Amino acid sequence: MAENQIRKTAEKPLTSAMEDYLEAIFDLDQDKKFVRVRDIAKKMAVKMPSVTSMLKTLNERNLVNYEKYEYVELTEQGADIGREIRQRHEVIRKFLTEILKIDFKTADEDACRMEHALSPVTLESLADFMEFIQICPMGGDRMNLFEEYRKQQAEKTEKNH
Amino acid sequence: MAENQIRKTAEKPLTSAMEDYLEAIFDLDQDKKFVRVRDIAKKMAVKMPSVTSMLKTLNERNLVNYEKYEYVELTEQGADIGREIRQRHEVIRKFLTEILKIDFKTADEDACRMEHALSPVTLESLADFMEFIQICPMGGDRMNLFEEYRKQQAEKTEKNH
DNA sequence: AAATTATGTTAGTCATACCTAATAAAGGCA
DNA sequence: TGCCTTTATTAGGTATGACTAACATAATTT
Repeated sequence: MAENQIRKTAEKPLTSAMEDYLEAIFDLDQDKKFVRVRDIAKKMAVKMPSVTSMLKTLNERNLVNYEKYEYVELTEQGADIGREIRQRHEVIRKFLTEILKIDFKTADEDACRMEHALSPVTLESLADFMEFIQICPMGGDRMNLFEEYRKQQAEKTEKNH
Repeated sequence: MAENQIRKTAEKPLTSAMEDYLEAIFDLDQDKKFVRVRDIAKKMAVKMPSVTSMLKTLNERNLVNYEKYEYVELTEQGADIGREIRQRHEVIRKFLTEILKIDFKTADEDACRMEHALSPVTLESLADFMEFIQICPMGGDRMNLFEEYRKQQAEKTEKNH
């Protein structure tokens, strides 16, 4: 069962932009029945021609099935990548909100950039860390201490203003 | 004392590439007496013409003092930014090596990408977190537990291969 | 000082990824 | 059915940041 032959064929690596599009399409695919250019454009905060253009690229790379004026579908390979990026995003955001206490919006935006920056080993370690924390939590006390510490820091920063 | 007027003048934001160059120049400036195109090129793993071209851009933005065939100098503003990026880099790398137990080389590479991805609040929180850990360490036991957990995970991953 | 080597610059390309304006196709409604 | 709106595509342009090849200057050596 050679099931991890999936992403091997010595392809050029994906750009961050390509990964972002695949993630967006993967997300939309779960919410809505059909994925269209309009929706992708909205989600990515770009104009439609940018989407069309990227879809051509992704189509050539067999990551989406795309034909003019038709709904967009991820190929199996494309879905695998979209899902992976999605998971990265979630692990990172969880870390940012739960450990570093960053507000959701900022955490989400940061995660969106960080998901392309972490090497696989780092991502894996972060995922383990988050799992570990869940199983064996830092304990209420401990995190409260960190929160207090943060507040003190914030006050100091105020003064330096 | 209006000392934080420094970066305000409604400038276009810097690109990641610009930040990287400023950081590299800042570093070189500390090691060596003079910073030259050659050194920057080596450090950034690009060819010299790319450096020349970027120096022109940075010069126009008053981040370096640059004249043809002469040594490169950071302006005060440029040095501030270079230093800041450097500090970001170090905080992130420290987190990656000390908390997530990533090897130095990988951590350094990841930090290099992450330093552009974290919002100021996130960076600050991460810095606080690292300081906090130092003052009030997770305790030998705790980190050992995480390390063991990691090993177990690694074994699981092996099997899935 | 002249020749050689090392360093730096210019000119011209390429790839990525965005944009606007103009055009085309699809879908809904009178 | 034909018009009108929405959605999508094409054409063509911009900015960034890399590259190679060719040329220019600076520095070192003989």
